[in-house]
Amino acid sequence: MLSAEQVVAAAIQCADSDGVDGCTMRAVADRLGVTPMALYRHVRSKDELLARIPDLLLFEVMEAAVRQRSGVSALREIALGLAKVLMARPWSTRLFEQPEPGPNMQAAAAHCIGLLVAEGASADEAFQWIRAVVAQVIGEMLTAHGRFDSTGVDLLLAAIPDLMRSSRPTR
Amino acid sequence: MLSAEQVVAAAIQCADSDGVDGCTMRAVADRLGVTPMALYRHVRSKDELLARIPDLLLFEVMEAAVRQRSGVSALREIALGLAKVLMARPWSTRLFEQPEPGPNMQAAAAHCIGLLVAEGASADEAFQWIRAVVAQVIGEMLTAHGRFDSTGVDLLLAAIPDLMRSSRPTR
DNA sequence: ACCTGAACACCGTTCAAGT
DNA sequence: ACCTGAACACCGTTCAAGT
Repeated sequence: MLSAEQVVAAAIQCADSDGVDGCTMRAVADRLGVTPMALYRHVRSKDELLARIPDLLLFEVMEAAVRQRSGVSALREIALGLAKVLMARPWSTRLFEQPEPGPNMQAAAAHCIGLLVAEGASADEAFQWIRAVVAQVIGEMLTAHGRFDSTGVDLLLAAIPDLMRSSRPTR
Repeated sequence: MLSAEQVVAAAIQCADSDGVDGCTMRAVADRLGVTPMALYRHVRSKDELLARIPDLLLFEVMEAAVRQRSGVSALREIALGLAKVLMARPWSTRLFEQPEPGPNMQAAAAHCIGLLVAEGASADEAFQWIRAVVAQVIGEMLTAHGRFDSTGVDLLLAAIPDLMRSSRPTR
């Protein structure tokens, strides 16, 4: 008896051993000892299956992020954790293009935004900063083919405290 | 009588009208009034065909970049030009993951690095900054699904002049 | 409800053959 | 040299059928 999460986990294993192109419905089914058609009971299409992978990979990143007590440190944890995930599985980078927004992504973002807002940022600003940092990491990994140069992330993280100060000039 | 560039251009047209998934060897061949096999005379594989698309799309960006006379303005031109290209053809963003480094990309980068070095940066620094800015734009487009928020690019471009000053403290 | 088997309409690519 | 036609080994997915 299969669950959707088992199917996604099997897809991750397939991609780990044969690349994302080797992650076919038939290969995933084989790994589960099941017929390809059985997958369609738990997943609408191959595209949906692939889109569900990112959130599953972010479980530990989310755990680390919600443990932080300041906005910038949560942001840093998200950036470095995501970079670590993408370095461990470079094939997954492209799947973050159209991820199914899942519980892990949402929890990490919500916690980080909450902290930044408590520190004086607007919700819009906080959202933009997360987006910018995540975009930097993904873009960096995508263009660097698996290596990670933290130049861009460092610049962004260094700039944000200043922006925060200037967005609440008096107190 | 076909040329490789014609094949790449036809592939761009296919992707424009049917998305990158509709850009099959058969569809490209049809558009050129030719058999799928004819394409293999000019292109080693479908992957190579797709990898050649980015450089062709960057022709005008390269023209604008080499016209600049300061490193940061060349960098800005690359960032905004690339963003424009990716907004016009969102399907192409993912192809920048493994681009075939072509003449346009190389000319734009070389000009920009030359300017930054003449202004006092090291070649390594200049290279890292270009990479960071390009990564930001691509990551932003990839995660924003076609819209472009310049927050990250603005932060990076604002930070670079300061870095440049500090890397040559005396004169 | 959950899974299977057979089949359909596609792919990218090879290989021998044409001119 | 350049292109074609037929064929191969795959795909994702549908549909009817089993339990």
